Amino acid sequence: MNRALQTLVDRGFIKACTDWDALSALMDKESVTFYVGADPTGKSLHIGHMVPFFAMHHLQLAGHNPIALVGGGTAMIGDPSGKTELRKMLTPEEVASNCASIKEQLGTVVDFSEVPEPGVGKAVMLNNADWLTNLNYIDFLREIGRHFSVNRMLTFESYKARLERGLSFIEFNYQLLQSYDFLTLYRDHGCRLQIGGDDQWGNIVAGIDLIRKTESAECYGLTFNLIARSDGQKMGKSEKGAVFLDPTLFSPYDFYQYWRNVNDEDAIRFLKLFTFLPLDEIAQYEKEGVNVNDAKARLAYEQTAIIHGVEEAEKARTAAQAMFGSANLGSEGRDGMPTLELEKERLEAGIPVLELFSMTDLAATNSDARRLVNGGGAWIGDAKIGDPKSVIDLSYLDEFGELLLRAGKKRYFRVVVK
RNA sequence: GGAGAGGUUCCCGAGCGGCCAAAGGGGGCAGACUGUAAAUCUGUUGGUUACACCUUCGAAGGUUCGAAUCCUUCUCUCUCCA
Repeated sequence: MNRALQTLVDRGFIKACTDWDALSALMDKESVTFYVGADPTGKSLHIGHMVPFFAMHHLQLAGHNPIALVGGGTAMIGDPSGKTELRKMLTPEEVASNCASIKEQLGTVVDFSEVPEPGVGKAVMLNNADWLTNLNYIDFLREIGRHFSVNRMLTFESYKARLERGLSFIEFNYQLLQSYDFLTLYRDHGCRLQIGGDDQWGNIVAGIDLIRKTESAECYGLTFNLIARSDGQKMGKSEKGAVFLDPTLFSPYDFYQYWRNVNDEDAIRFLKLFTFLPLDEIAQYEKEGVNVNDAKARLAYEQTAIIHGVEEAEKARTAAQAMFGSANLGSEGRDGMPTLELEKERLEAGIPVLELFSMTDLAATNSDARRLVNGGGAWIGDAKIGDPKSVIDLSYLDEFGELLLRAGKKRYFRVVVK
């Protein structure tokens, strides 16, 4: 099998391919242009969206040319695949602004530079709004719509599920538009391969069929396993909500912690999928007697470095080591921690604990803080706060002149007095 | 267009005149146990100047001493028929 293809198989990406032999042969022969679609439904991607783009990274390194297609046009519609409800429609302005931030985020794993390194594929980003928004309805039906059989579409799992609950006509069109995307990319950019999540299988196959009918050309599809955590939780969801890539929505420290806390069974699998470490290096962590926690720490570091940069990864790691390791909470460990600044006068006058905690992310409201204190989970430095009426003043400052608030064992917040 | 069913707290889902800030489950948070894991057990889960008060049961009115519960209008969703 083709080397690049084999890499994806070995790292655990692949679920299915429309034609292994033909695709492998094609990739051996030439640089293949391929694409992945991303829907700009939010202002930030979360890690669950990233799987196809990590795969894109590997293929790009092998010399194939990625197209990251932002669905500025299709986002106006909504894909019924995998959804149980009609998703809300976005305004054109929202879509445009989302597209811009998504491009930036994808830059962390895909190299969009004008002149890539020798041997590395050339990547571009396109937006299907460019060809979808001005489509003429009648022309579209005559050229594209006639190739689609409703009977066939209804047999697709993604539509079947929705028929139970109701499926609007607008969503029913999604497959046609995505197929048209593939056709357009084939015509204008010579794109031969579409990759995507397993939920996209139906849409990808439909696109391949359309190209075969209209252009008499053979294109290919490759789908990835939907990555789920071993506890059944959806990837990218955490108690804090979705694990967004945008540091203002999900801090690099929390991001690091998310990976540091994955289940034992997921550690190796995720190292293969979500880092660029060579497989033989990952294999070291699978050996007998190796502490799983080392693998998790490596995973957290590598993943944070990819998304947020080496500097943030270092900070998050140092902070984590300081807090959970044997080392005392040195000042250098605190940089990566979420921080709040507080005027010295306010502390001098004394602040009720509940108010102090609710000012941080540790508690949402005073009531929330009260529950935390009553439950015995509220700490300042080494002192457990057991009385909700406690007032915090200068005497609580530690040797660094700061307050280190803690909720439970894992959630820290640093208060700097100025 | 016609007939019916329904919109309850983060989610699912009970409640159908006062004992309802609203059962139960899920999820979340905290405690115990641990390895910053999983599983398990316990507590907690609208807000506040907290043994009380305030705001919540699709929206707006109304009936009642008293409404998530009854009436009216509006709105949205689903099912069946055309």
